[in-house]
Amino acid sequence: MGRKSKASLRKQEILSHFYEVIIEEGFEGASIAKIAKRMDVNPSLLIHYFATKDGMVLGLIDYIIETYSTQIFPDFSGTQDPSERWEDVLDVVSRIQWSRIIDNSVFYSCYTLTFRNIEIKRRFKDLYKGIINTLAYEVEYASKAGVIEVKNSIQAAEFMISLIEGTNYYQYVSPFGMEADDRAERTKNTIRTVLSGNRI
Amino acid sequence: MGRKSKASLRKQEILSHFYEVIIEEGFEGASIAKIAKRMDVNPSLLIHYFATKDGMVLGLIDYIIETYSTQIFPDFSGTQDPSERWEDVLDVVSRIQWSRIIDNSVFYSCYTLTFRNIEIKRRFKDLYKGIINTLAYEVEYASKAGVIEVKNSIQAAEFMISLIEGTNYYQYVSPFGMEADDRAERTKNTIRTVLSGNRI
Amino acid sequence: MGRKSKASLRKQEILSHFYEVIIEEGFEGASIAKIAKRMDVNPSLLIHYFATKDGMVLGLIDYIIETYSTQIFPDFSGTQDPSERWEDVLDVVSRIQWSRIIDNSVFYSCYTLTFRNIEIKRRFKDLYKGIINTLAYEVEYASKAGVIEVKNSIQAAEFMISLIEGTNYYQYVSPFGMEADDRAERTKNTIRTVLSGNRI
Amino acid sequence: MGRKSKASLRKQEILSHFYEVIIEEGFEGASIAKIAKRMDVNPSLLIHYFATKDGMVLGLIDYIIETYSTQIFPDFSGTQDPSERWEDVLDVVSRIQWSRIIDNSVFYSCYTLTFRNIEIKRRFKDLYKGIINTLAYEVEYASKAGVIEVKNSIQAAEFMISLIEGTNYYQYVSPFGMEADDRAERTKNTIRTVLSGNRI
DNA sequence: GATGAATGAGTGTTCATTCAT
DNA sequence: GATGAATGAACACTCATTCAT
Repeated sequence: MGRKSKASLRKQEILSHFYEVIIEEGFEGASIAKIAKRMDVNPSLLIHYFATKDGMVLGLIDYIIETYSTQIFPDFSGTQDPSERWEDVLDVVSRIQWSRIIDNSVFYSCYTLTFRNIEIKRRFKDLYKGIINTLAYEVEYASKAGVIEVKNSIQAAEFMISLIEGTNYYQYVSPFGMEADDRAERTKNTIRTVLSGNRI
Repeated sequence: MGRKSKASLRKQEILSHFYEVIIEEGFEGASIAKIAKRMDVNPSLLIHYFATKDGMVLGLIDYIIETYSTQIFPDFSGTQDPSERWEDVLDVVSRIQWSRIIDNSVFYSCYTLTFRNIEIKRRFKDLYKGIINTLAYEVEYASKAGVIEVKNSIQAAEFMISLIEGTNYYQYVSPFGMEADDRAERTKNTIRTVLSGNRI
Repeated sequence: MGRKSKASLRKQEILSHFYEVIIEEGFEGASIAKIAKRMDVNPSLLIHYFATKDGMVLGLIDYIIETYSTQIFPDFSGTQDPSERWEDVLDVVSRIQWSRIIDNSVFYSCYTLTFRNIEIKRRFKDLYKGIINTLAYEVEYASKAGVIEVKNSIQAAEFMISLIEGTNYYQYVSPFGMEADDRAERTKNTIRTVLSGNRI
Repeated sequence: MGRKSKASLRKQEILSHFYEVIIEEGFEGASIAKIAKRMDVNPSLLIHYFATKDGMVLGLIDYIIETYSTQIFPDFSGTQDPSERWEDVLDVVSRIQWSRIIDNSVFYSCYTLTFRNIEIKRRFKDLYKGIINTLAYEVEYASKAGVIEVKNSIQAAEFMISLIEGTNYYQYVSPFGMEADDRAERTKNTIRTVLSGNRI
């Protein structure tokens, strides 16, 4: 009895349109009306699924974080040789900035919400917890095999994340135009330096 | 020179109230009406001085960047001993995150505008150009005195900025609570490591 | 007779929830969605049973008037002594205000609809026709027995209703706080005075 | 400096249009948009003057109560002869119902708000306090001159108000059509009866 | 220099209702 | 009998802005 629920599909559809509108019009420019128009649907339908706009924003954050955390890292366990595997990690990590699955303007807009919404902050923390854990695991793996020399894998992971996010942040406002590949190479070298000689 | 015009003072007053409202209500929440209310002044007065809200935003960016760039670095030239002087630089730099003169939520909101407004992007680039130059100068100074070993001072400065901005970014979403002093110490050590042995 | 249909039960259930919502949120605040939420049921179900909201309102009026007219008077015929019986009538009548079975805010909201909906007005007239008849009958009964002296029983009944409804109306906006019992006693005395000496 | 304030005129204008719309469309039907349309003015202008709709409603209540309380009674002090003066009072009082300056549907709608808004309730109480005082004064005046015989003038005034309001209430739902003059005559007689022989 | 009147587009949200399932 | 999808009009209210004074 009742009609077949297409809630989760519709929600997903709404969220991805929300995401697109943010890219085109900015976060504050993304109104329910505009999203609905783009979907060729009545605005109240969005309310029907998310009750409030805040709910929609939270849904978007979840969507983004889900996407981000599932796609950021490939499966490194396929590579057996520890040295090769560590190089894979470095490659992926140093290229996060321009392979970012989520549009940077959207991502930073969401990050900004962190300061005013503890629920969103919590979700971001969860995201980075996962990232740190994955990274720390790979550090330990490489360290045990003697590829790198690291005392504290968590601390090493935090250093990596900070450097990468900082590089990403900086590249958009850097006065020096630069090839993405070159910047990635630099980042890799810096990481290699720091994670050698048991410095961390 | 000469004394500031009344108009310029009024503008300054408006901008600082704008700034406060952003802190309390977020960037999107900072409407002309709210700022005017807080100033106990008529909304049209703000328009009178800035013509449009976009103009006001641009004014705010200038205000923020001006504040930021003039207050971020003290005058290092007072310290003669190169080693001491470099330590001063490291101290200041590693503590940027929590000594940030501009509220972080406001700063990141402005940074986000960078993606949609090339004028704002240009100003951010100018800001970082100045920062990079100052830093590169200090790197060179310390390098010449043998305190550190660096080949490319610009590249070194960019590394420092990236790490610091990244650390600042990360600390708000880090799953691990941590003393600001400890984090600063870590950052300093990492910089020392990287800027030794002519690695950069 | 026979057992009530399920539909009729459901309707009753909806109406009583409607009634409750009006008490809590006011007449204008009582939307289909809120009623449905309170019933933990889908809004379209209410439409399914009443077709339109106007229909629901009409149903509520019927429900209220039905309740009101069946419960307002007990069966006076049990008391044989005319003097006692008249006292019973006076007791009941003078206490209508605070024994009102229907919440006063709801009742007055419905009364107000009278001005804009002739169908609702008709039902109110029917309600008062019944009340007047009952009262006139009792007046006549008491009058014949010499307990009171009245020429026109209908007119007497109308006077009673007017005084009682007016007292009820007034008590909510009276600047003088007053015991309900005292007000009832006053009302009774006034009625006794007026319905003596063949004045009406 | 600044523009000439026409706030009080505009507010009055808005209120009287509000009043008209209520008469035509009912209280719940009187939306800001409809009032604005009738005034041929932008809806936000109404908000400009009253900030919220609640504020507008409160303004309307004040307007109605002000109108009501200043126009309900003429100046009786012109008539010297106590007997004539008392007759004047009775005439006015018994005709309140159909000389009501304020439309009854609007008045009852406002009365209904009394149950959900204590501020409005307070204003109604103030209104009736004034009415009671005026009436009690006249009762005392007539009583001292021997025109009527009354012990408690306040109680007498409350009786009069209750009867009149009740008669007004009842006439709209009475099953018996009746000439307004006849009903007024009845009311007068009833009051005369009750306020004689020191019964109250 | 500053105010207040006024606008018009836009906000998120609620409303009663329809219809397919 | 009941649900959930979907609509479209309406709601109160906020927005940046213009203009007369």
